[in-house]
Amino acid sequence: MERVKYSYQREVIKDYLLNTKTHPTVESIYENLKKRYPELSLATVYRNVKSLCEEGTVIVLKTGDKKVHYDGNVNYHTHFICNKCGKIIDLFLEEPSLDELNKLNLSVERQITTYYGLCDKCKK
Amino acid sequence: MERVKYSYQREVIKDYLLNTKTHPTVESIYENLKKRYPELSLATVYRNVKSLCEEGTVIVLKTGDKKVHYDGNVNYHTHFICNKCGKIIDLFLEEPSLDELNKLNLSVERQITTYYGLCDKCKK
DNA sequence: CTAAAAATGATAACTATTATCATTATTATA
DNA sequence: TATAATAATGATAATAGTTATCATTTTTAG
Repeated sequence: MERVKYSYQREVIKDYLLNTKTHPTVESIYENLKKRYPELSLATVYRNVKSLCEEGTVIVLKTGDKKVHYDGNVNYHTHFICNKCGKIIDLFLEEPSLDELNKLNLSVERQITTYYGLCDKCKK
Repeated sequence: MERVKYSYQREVIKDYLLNTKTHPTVESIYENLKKRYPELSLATVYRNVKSLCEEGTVIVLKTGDKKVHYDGNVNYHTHFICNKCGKIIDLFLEEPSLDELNKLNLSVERQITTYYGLCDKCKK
């Protein structure tokens, strides 16, 4: 038990996430893939994005809206999120200064940086 | 219409958020304040944390768990979130390097930086 | 080929949040 | 100060995103 078995659905979902530059939600992954694979279940998408996250294949993006977005690009980069329309824009600048962002016609109101990992106690 | 009226409840909620160093959720705000103000409604907490965010008095933190956390400290700082226990730790280092974080006994697995603001189109 | 175990699809259950609405509190002004 | 307009509240129903359940199917080790 506990070992991972191959699943065609997981491969399709992984492939979709790794080859899109939008930052899809579970729903949009489901809607898109359902066209090609009508037998796909929403629960399967939920299950697999979760396991893809855990294995580090994709990244979770919690944005302004209530839906969780996924990013198949795990190379370090930052995001700009529009507070009004919710659009997510990849930023590949090493250290995007507010000046640089404004040159891209993005007016930044706030920056949020969070580090994830294991705390003192949980490391033991 | 459209103008903001004083509300005792909003003041209490604001006061609570500005004077706690934990990063409370709506539920924990509600549970705590209900001890002192039993007539407080959960809906009122939801309504007011939302308006406090919009006016820039508090900050939203979307963490690993599904509950949204709020931070009454709007001075720029970053957070460390434990992937295992979910603990949120304030980081006040100007530019916390991985080395510095490790010295705090926090092993960082990932950094997520997001900029919020208005995009090109929505600025118009 | 077979048996054990993991994954799926369908859908019920759960949980966080938002909407609704009658009532109460605030505030401008008569 | 009294009154009228309207914003905020409390209670709770409704909604939406996600997770759990379970019978069935698929994968894989032997």
